[in-house]
Amino acid sequence: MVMHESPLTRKLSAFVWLSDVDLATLARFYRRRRTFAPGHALTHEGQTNASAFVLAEGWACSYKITPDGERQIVDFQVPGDFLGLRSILFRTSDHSIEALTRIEATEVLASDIFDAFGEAPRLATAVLWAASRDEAMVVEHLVNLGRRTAEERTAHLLLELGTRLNLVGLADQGGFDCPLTQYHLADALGLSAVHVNRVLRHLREEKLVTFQKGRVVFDDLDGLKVLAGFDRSYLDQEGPLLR
Amino acid sequence: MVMHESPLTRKLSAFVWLSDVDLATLARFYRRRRTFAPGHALTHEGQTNASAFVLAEGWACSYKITPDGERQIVDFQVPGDFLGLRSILFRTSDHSIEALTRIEATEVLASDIFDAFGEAPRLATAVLWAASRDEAMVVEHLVNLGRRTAEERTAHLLLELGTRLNLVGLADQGGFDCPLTQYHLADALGLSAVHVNRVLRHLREEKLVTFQKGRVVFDDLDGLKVLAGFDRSYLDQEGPLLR
DNA sequence: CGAACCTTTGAGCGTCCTCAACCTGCGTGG
DNA sequence: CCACGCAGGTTGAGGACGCTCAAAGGTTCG
Repeated sequence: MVMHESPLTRKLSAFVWLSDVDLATLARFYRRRRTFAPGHALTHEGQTNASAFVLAEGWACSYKITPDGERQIVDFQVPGDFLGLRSILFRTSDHSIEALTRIEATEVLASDIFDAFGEAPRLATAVLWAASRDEAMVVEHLVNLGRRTAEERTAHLLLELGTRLNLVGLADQGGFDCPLTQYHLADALGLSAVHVNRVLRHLREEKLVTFQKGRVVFDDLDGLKVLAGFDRSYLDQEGPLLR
Repeated sequence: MVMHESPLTRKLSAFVWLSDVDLATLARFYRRRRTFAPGHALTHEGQTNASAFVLAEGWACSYKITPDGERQIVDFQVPGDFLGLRSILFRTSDHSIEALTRIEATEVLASDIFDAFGEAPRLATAVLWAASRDEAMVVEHLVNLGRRTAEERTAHLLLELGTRLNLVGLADQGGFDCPLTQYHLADALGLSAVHVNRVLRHLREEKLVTFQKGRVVFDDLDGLKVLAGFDRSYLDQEGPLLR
């Protein structure tokens, strides 16, 4: 049965094998495909009853602002990722989400999720798995900030993005197109933009990675992995869990 | 109906109002209450088919080790918290969990969770909510490491612990008993133990908090909150969501 | 009473920050 | 078509924050 596959279906069936009933339940959702311009705020901290999305095209990021106005980017989202899954269950969202490029996304209402749980319990497992994987990425970012130097951190982030994009066919061994600015990297890595610039220069001089003009090129992928201490296992989905 | 309430029941009904069917389903689990000694590793990175626990007594922590041997503590767990919920769905656990004190916990098998989803869909919502709240804490820790100074960070962690313990009746405005060493704080805060010591001294001299001999005393709770930029909303559960 | 663990303090240093300036490419409007 | 504004990138200089190394005091427990 190769009917039109939505991003949500693709996302969840990577985790759990879905029956026809599961698929039919899912098919009733994702009718709401929407487009947003770069810079558009899909969700902002404190917003009530935010809905979630599955990103089909483009890049987004989620972030929090501290009381003294500093921004910490929690994660970047690329096609296939959930946007705002975490706050779908909160009365008020604890973070903001912003489109970095023009994006296309299908909306998922909280009620869609609850209804699906009632009708197709496997979907509950799949959604919990998706949430767990998102959390695993945040945890790895925490390790990055807490226990790695600026260079290791930067290398690690670029490797993570490359790996994640590779899983959805948007990157290869050579590199990937990347719409991020050095300010974005700085806010994700807990560094200043000036220092990010110096780190990128050094990584380039060491012939490890080159990030210029919207493209990341892996000059020495293995060397970069060693430098970053990169272990991709936290990103792996390893095929469906439940048969 | 005041039957014997398990930690798991208490945990989940804080999130979602549970029917008798839900409660009965839950009651079939949590038969396995277990005790572990301080230092016992409940889960280690790479372990397969780890089970989860709900902590009833004592303190634990979850952490990851980088390839070059540095430890980053992701979160501390106090009574009422899940242990290892995230990796219950992964074939191999992405983090380690260790008892910091003697602990008591009830085991929750992955199959318990899946079965419960089938029989009582509300439980799926409750578990997803619990996972989301855990993630919200990790996210706040990320902000802490990325965008706060050593003093703000330390203050923020102590305030978070105080607030969480207060929710389960183990802390008041004055402070709480705390089994952590300065090494634990250092590994959670991305600092060296030496620097943690200096920061604690300074916070004590400024008459904001005192952390000595296993007890945290809030000398100036409001002042501390201002310093840390502490906003407890990411911790609030705001009562049951679904009726 | 020794050993292990934790805390405390000092000295010197390196990473990363802030401030500041200048450059580039690009879109807009006169 | 050029002038301008603006966002992003680049580089330098100086300084602060937090690190490492080192040593000594305190507690607890066998």
